[in-house]
Amino acid sequence: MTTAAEPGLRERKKAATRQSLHAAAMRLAIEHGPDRVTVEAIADEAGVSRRTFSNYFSSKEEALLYGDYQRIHLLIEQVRARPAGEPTWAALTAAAEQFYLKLGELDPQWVAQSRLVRAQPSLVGAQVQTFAALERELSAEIAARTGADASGVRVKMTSAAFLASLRVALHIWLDKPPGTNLWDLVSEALAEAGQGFA
Amino acid sequence: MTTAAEPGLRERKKAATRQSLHAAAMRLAIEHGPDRVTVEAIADEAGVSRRTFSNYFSSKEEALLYGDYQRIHLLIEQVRARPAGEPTWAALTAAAEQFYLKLGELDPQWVAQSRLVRAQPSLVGAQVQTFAALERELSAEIAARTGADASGVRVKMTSAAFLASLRVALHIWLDKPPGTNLWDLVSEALAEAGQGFA
DNA sequence: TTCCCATTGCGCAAGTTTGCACATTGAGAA
DNA sequence: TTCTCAATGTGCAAACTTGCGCAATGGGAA
Repeated sequence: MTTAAEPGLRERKKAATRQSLHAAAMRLAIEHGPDRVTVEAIADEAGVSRRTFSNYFSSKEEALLYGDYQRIHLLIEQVRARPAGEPTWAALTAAAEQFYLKLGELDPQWVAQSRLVRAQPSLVGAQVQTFAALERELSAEIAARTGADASGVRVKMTSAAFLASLRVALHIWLDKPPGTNLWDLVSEALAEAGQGFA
Repeated sequence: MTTAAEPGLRERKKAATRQSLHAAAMRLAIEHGPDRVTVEAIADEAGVSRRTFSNYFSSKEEALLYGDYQRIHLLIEQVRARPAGEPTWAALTAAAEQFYLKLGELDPQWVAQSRLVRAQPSLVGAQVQTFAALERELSAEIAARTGADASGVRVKMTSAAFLASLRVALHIWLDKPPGTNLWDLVSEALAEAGQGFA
C-alpha cells in the first residue's frame, strides 16, 4: 500500500461522498444555525442514508470541522516540501507562514460564515479532537524528516507544541472581532513555543 | 461567590453522587473490561437513574477519567501554593514534581489496574478532552499569579504547553511496560517545552 | 473476458445522549 | 420557624451512535 499514489475510482467516490457530506453540513449550518442541523437533514441534503453519514463521520461536529481537518492536514504535508537540512521548528514555522498567508486571500464572506460556525461552543470539543488526531500524523512526518523515533518525547512534544500553537491562535482569533489577522496570532504563538517557557 | 469556601450540604451531596458514579464505573471497568460497561450498569451500581448519570458525565469515558481530571485539577490548585515571586514555568514544574513524586507512592496494584483501563483506545479521545477542559482553569491560575490577561497568547500557550507535557508523557507512559517511572517522562517533556523548540 | 472478494451502502436493533416538563429539596428570606 | 425559589433528580421522547448482517459493486486475478 503506497502512501499516496493513484486515487482509483473507488477512492475518488469515497472522497466525493465525504466532501459532499461536509459541504451539506456547512450549507445547512450557515442557513439554519449550527445547532439546528440534524444528521438526517445532512444525509438527505447529500443524498445518502443516515447510516452512511455515520460511516464517514462520527458526529455532525466532525462533519462540520472536516474542512479544518483538511486544511491542517495539507499544512502538515507541506512540511515535507521543506528543505531536508532545515531544522524541524524552522521548517514547521516556514510551512505555517506560507500556509496562513495564502489563507488570508480567501473570500472574506466565506471566512465570516465559517467563523460563525466554528465559534459555536458545541464545536470546541470537536476542534480539540481534530487537532489531537493530527498529532500522530505530524509526529510521523517529523520522525521521517529527522530519523528520530516517532514515539519519543522530543518528537511528540514538538508535534504537540506546534499544533497547540495553531489551536490556541485559532481559538483566540475566533474570540476577536472579524477582520483580525490570524497569521499574526499564529506567529506569536509559534514564537512563544520556539523560545521556550522556562 | 468565593472560590472555595464551605461546601454546603447541597454541594456535598452532588460531589458524593459524582464520586460514586466514577467509582462505580471504575469498579465495573476493572471487573468486566472497560468496553463492556453500559451507562445503565454504572447508574444501577451507583443507585441513580440513567438520566442522572448524564447530568454528571457526558459519557462513560468521562466518568472513568474523572479520577485523572481530579488529580490534574489538584495539581493545578497546588500551583497556587508556590511562592508568589517564583517564575511561572518554575512554579509549574515544581508543582508537577512534588505531585508526581507523591503519586509514585500509590498502591502498585491500583496503578496497574488503572493503567489497563486508561490504556483503552476508546479513552484517548476523552483523555484529550479532559486535558483541554483543564486548560481554561490553568490559564486563569497563571493569569492570577502574573496579573496578565488570561486570554492572551502568552498565558494560553504556557498553559497549553504545560498540559501538553503532562498529556504526552502520560500517553508514552501508558505504552511502556509496567513499572516505568512516570515522573521521568513528565520531567523530560517539561524540559523540552521549557527549553523551546526553535 | 470472467470470476472472486474486499469494500461500501444500507436496514435494523441496541445503547447512549439530550431537551422538556414536573416533582423534590435545601438555602436563605421574612 | 415558616415560606419561597432556584437548583436538582427523574421519566419520557426524540435524536444520535454503533455493531451486525446482507446485498451491490468495482478492482484485480485467472
